[in-house]
Amino acid sequence: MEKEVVEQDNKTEGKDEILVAALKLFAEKGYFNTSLSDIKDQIGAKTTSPISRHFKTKQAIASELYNSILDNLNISIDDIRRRNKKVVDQLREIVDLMFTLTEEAPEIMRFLLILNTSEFLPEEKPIHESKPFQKIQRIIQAGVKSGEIRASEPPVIFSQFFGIIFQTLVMIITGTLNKKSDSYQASAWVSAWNSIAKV
Amino acid sequence: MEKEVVEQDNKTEGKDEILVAALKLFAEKGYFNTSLSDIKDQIGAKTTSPISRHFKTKQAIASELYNSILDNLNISIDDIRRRNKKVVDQLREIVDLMFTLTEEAPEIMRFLLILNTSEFLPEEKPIHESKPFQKIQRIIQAGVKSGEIRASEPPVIFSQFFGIIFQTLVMIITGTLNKKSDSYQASAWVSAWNSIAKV
DNA sequence: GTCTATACGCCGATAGAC
DNA sequence: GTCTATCGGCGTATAGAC
Repeated sequence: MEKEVVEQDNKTEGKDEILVAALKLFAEKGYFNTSLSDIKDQIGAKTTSPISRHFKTKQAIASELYNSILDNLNISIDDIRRRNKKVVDQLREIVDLMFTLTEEAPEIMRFLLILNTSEFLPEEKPIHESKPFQKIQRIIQAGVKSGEIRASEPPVIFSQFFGIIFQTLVMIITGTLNKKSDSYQASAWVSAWNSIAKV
Repeated sequence: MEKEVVEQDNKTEGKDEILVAALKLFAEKGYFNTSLSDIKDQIGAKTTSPISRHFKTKQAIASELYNSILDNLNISIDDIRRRNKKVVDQLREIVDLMFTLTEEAPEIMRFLLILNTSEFLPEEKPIHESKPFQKIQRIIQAGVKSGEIRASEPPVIFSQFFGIIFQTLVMIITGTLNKKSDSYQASAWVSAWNSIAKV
């Protein structure tokens, strides 16, 4: 059946393996503190050639990573909107998704929330202008219109709601809040929602 | 009276001039995208020698900048605590200070809120463990004890209160919220305080 | 105390052999 | 498709002259 138990199950599959390794290192040490040589070590290669085969530049790795993360987020949000009618339920599921990601794939949330992506990806849209976050803005607009959320400029609503959520997640990621992330999700949600809900 | 009107009033004074120039560039482009040569250009020197005279390494510049900013913040917070008895007034003045800084010295707030300082200053304490922010935590504790703030873990309170404030400031700095920062201060304060105030 | 010149290392990137 | 070798470039840091 198996064709030799290789050292590890490191063989994700060429390109993906590189992306996973890079994500891990970028999240740990930052983009600029990570060299192609570090990535090469991480995937257990002897040289950086396998990397150069798939990516022209180091930036291209970060770029593909960034867009891939945002794409997945975008898909998830579409799914959430499809499955939930009320704005309150949509936002609750989005928050749930982010807490889940923070626990199960903290590198992704580190990349999004802690790294300053515009510093090494200057030509990419900043996170707040990306598709998934524009969709969130639209959800908020819908909530204002339907009366679920109190009237105010959507970016202001956004800053209040996601200010609480993101800051909570950042403090979980950095270890300032050191219990399991579930412990904080409920209170963060209540507080965030109450800060924008009508009456 | 004056001893020659020099090109500009660039002559802040050697070391300070370097720090001001570095702060500006770090805030604009990030630490890693700023070379000593950039700083040299900014202060109008021909070589990096004047810089090396005052600082052994580029990191030392960032470090002194970081500690100087936190020291000043720390002093301001001491002053605020001295002048205000009630916790609500102390927090309101701290928020006021941060909005004022965002308007009058956005580089400082960029440095604190947007740059990932631990990426280039790994041996410095992260911001949330710095003296001024520890003092803020103590203010929160006092508020919980006095009954002004609802009972909960201080870091949770912190994440909710400053989550809103910081996110608002970040969106002002990055231009997502594009009116004058005063326009947003009031609503951010109300929302942040309500999210933690008792009843 | 500022400029000249230089040294050093590291990293990113490429071309060519196996 | 991976390894060898190398190239150029940049950024930091230093030593020495004015």
